[in-house]
Amino acid sequence: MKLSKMYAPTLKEAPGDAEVVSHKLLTRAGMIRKLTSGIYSYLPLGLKALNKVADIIREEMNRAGAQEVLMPMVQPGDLWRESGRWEVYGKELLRFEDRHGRDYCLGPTHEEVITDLVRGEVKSYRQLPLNLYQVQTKFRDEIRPRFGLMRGREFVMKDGYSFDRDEAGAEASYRGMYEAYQKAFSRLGMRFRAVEADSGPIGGSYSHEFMVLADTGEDTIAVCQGCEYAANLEKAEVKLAEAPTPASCPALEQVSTPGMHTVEEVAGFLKIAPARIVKTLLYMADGQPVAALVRGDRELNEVKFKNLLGVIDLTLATPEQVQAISGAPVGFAGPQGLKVTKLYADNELKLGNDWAAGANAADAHVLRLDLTRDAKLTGYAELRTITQDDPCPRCGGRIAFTKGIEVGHVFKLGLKYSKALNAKFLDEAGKEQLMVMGCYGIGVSRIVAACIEQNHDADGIRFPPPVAPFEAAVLSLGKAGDEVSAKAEEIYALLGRLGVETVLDDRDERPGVKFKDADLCGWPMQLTIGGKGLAEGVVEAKDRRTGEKSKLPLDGFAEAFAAWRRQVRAGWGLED
RNA sequence: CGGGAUGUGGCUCAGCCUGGUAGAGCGCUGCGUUCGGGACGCAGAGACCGCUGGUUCAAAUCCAGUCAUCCCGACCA
Repeated sequence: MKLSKMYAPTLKEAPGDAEVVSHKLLTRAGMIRKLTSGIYSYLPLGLKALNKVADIIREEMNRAGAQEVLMPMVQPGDLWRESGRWEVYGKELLRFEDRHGRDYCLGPTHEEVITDLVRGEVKSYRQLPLNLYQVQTKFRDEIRPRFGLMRGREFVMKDGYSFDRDEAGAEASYRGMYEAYQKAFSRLGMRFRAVEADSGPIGGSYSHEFMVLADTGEDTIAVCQGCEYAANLEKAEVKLAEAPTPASCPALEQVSTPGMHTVEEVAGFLKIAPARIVKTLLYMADGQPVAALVRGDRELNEVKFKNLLGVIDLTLATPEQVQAISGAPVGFAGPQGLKVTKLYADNELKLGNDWAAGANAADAHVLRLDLTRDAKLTGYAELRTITQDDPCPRCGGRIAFTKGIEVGHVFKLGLKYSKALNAKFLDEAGKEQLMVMGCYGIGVSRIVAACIEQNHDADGIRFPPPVAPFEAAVLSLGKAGDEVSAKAEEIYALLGRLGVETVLDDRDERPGVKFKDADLCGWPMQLTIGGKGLAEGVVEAKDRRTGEKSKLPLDGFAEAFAAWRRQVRAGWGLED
């Protein structure tokens, strides 16, 4: 492709509303333009990068035995009512009516549609297993879209679904997808990590997220330094320390703590460690008041709590609700005599006694709290979030936190949708069985952004060769019609014959502009054709990743280029 | 939904406080000189100053409303 004919308007300055580096660079490089909040157009170069990512994913999906389909973006509300998600999904589901007043929504995901598609046709165990996927535009009306392509409302996703006759089959499908994902992300040249993740109250036994490691990631992952364990913070298990059962303590004692709301304030006022305080968190779980207790220096893990309760909606109680539940303003709740339907304490609280806590009265706390004696616990459970001081739950080694961008998620759905939508088949015995489902997503457009978050410098993008819109760029420093530009055309044509996707910068621009744009757009291999080099009988080659420059002889150029290309790709950890 | 900020040629922004001819840089067009890391000169084109209403002799500027965009939060008692 010749740059002179390409619609790829580059910008010297990033638009004022772009914050993150991938958004700025994609815009500056003329790859995307924002239409409105969280919604972007892809220009030729951006679309090319997007398609490269999608094609690699397709190849790995097909190789793993999945088949590509394409489902509608507009979905009928009735189907969502059937699965029960019309009521549950919330405002992220963009709903509207057609001219007849019938309900529709823009698909944020396709479990309903795929299950509907399969249930009508698959009636026998002979037709299973089945694995279908699509690459399609999703719409989720995000509460706050941000970070350009990283969290858009409209985005391109690869979503796949497997149908198996039993749990063992589902397990095999899951593993197949897990491996396909590993391959795809490796081939894309990204640094990533598969981590254990929360599958939600509805999911099956477990799930994994694929995280691209980058400081700008929205997720935090806990990674063991000693073993293979890695998990999303919201999922990471906490290893309980060994300790003798604590002795009981003297009776409760109320103390005045005027205006002391937070753990820090109370700890400071009473001159005790925050770890000696029991923090009482009041929530509304599907409309019912519940409470969770964690140590004052710990964080409640809402995801764990929600899963434990098995509810759909869990929100922190409002000040009014806090007053009603505890009989005191916010900041003075304690576990004694709360008006809640469930009262859970974090496992760690088993290890101590003689706690301080709110007194359920304004401006007062209690001392000498014994949870077994003074509170009616529903039970103990793991409720807190892991910290970097906790040991690895597997091997006891050191845990470190890293930031990651979630680009893929595989999880077992089990029977949830097959049950709700009645997707059944007959087994060998002629007995009706529910299909066991799995679901597998990859954020295709997010990968493009994540890739840039991970690979950039002050000059612009450093695309891994498999993601780059063009693997190589030929920068012609000549003028139209002269010897230099003729040579550039020649090299460009040669690279085409070698099967290297190449862009030729034949624009009537000064060299500086071409160098700057080449770096900005992130062409992994840059070949400069200029008078200087030609006089020496060489083409100057630059590896965008390292910035390293080398000279490839015009004599035997094809071989020299091939060797250099292998070297560049090896630097990215890529084979072939 | 709460808090904060911003809307002025295609882009980045100044002007607004203190009302009176709409500015700069980049980009764009033409001509000339340049030509290996975002060149220079000259001449140009391009603006319902987000929208609606109000105050005023007069509004980009003051007031009210509204829309849009961005940031923080929407959880730790």
